[in-house]
Amino acid sequence: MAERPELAARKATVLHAVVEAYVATGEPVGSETIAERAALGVSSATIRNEMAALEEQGYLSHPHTSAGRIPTDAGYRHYVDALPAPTRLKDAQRRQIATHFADAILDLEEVLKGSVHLLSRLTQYAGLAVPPGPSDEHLVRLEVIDMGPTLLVLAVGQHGRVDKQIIDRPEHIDAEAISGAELRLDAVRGTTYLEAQAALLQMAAEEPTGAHDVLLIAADVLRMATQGGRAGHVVIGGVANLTDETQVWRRDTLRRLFETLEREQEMLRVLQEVAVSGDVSVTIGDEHPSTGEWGASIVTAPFTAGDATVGTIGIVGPTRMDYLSAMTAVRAVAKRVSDAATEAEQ
Amino acid sequence: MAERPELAARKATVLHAVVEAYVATGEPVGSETIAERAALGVSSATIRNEMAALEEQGYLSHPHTSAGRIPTDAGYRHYVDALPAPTRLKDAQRRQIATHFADAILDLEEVLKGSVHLLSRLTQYAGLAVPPGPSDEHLVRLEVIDMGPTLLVLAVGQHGRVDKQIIDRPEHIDAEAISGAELRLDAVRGTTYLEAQAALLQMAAEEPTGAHDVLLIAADVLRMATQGGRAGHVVIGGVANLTDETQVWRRDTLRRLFETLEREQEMLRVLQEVAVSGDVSVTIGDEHPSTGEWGASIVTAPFTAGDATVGTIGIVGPTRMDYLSAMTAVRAVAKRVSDAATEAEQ
DNA sequence: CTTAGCACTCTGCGGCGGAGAGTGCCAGCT
DNA sequence: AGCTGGCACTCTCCGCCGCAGAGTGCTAAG
Repeated sequence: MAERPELAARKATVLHAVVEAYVATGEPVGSETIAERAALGVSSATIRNEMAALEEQGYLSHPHTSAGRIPTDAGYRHYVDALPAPTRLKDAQRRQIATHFADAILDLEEVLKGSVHLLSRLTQYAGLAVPPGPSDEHLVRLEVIDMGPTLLVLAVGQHGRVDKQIIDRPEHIDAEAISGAELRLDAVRGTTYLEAQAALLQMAAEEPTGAHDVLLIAADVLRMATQGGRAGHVVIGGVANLTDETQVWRRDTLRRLFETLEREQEMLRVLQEVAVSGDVSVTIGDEHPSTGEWGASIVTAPFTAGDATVGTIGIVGPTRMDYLSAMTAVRAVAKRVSDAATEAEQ
Repeated sequence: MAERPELAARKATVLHAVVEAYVATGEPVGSETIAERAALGVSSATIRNEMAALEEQGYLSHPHTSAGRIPTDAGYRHYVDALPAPTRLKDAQRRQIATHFADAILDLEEVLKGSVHLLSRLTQYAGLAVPPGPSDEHLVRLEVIDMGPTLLVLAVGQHGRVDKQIIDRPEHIDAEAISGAELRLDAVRGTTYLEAQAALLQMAAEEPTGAHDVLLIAADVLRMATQGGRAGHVVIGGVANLTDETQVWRRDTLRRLFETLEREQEMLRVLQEVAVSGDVSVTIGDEHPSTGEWGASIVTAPFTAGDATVGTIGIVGPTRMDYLSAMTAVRAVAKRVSDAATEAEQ
């Protein structure tokens, strides 16, 4: 009881052996197995005692009296925290990643799509990524295009991000008003989405002609892009892998997972909540309401452009996951994606 | 044997009753059930004879000797072909559709996303749509934007379609060359992607300066947009529904279906192959290699803008599908989408 | 503190038997 | 000729039983 935070060395060894064996086989694991596997030089009876204690402390559980042990979410957590930091990738994986990033693709969105699929192939789970938001991207173009009864507002960011919106053209806005606003729209090039938005509102105030409304419309599109419902989206790939994993998922939890995967805004929120900045982060089952509901775990890593963290990439899989190789793969791919994003930055 | 094409009236009634009962319950259906259900005024023994004949002719099958009958794919086909043409929607559905289309959305892509989800909710299967390709869309904007070490080529179609591509900037193209090409790029506005492509090549030939290469690059982007690997994509929604349908899917076929759903190009091909122009079309199981492999059926309908068919919308579900309501829903939604597309056309 | 030993508990599996559903066929009726 | 009631037959499904096997928890001894 007193040893909650720190686990006696041997207990930890036993716990980790249980996690590894269970992840590998999917079967509850017994004391005998551990006695052989982890060369501790003690008998299975001793292991049994340790296991009972570990169960007492909430790291292991028992499907029924005479079955082996299964790690709890807390057990996985302890295992993950104790994992040696960076591990080498398997050569085959290393090669796959290298090949995948062999020829530079310049559109970050494309890079992420590809990377998400790569991750899903490497890990056999489903890949996820959150692309950079527009908030601190610089505008390279901002236009209002006259399409007859409608207007198309087009904003292009420095990384090739394109936000567009079609709106009904208000009666009083004529071709003249649009071309009148053109200069003003050009003036905000090179500033960020947020700065541009402020600048446009400012200009609109000083400009009481027809161009006034055009500027307001453009500002509104920028606002929608940076915070509105369509602000962010999530790139997802390899969900087919989730239907496999023989028997691991219960049908109903799987369904809930799929439902959420389709709701981008919700998914985005979840990913923001589970990601800690810095290195790879792991969220296991009950540690977050959503992953708890799915019986799943999420492994993510931030990726950077220059020094700034601009997005997140990772995977979702069952709590019974090969965390070590998942973390290694995610870390490696995040690194490569960072390189790509940094390069695109110039 | 001689009556292959035309089925005696009573046989058809029996077949259809079997299909409906099986779709409703998911259980193999026996002669007794049909005798009660379809008020034919004959005994179950007679039904049994008919059923044996229908099995002989390949419309029904038998899980094992003493079980009821299950329709074969051919059985479903006969049922579908005999379906009375347009049926009224349930009021609840009618209302859902009306609400959904209540406020006009001007971006066709958004309309399709929403419609696909609507369809998946209405039918409990997964929704699909193929948006209009660019081939005969008119350009409203074509630009080459200087982004330092890279160039961004941007093509905007009349329906708000945006094609973009980022490429490395060849050494010899300088700011002057780009601004020099600007006029030429503006000249193709209003023509279709294909026409513009031809015009650009033409102009490039007559223009041996630096602008020459810029025009070629722009033409190439249009080519990629109209036929390249990224040409089309498929909008998908409600796949969570496919994990439900208790027990209907076998785990391995479901996996294959999911895998294909992720490969847009393949999905696109399948949809092109199963869709016949005109009204709603239904492809059942073995009628197409892909649906056969999935044990699935696809129901689609084309949607139009003005008089031209511009895209396809529909659903995928298990062969044991409520075809009548699926067809009705798809037809109704396709109609509304056509209205939206036509309106966007002006 | 460790360990050997042992009783105990639970699952998983194969075999068994009966109930139930549904068929196929036959003989008789209209 | 076609329909029907009757009936034997065939399978599946389900619960039951008993057994083998795995694994535990406890105890007593080193």
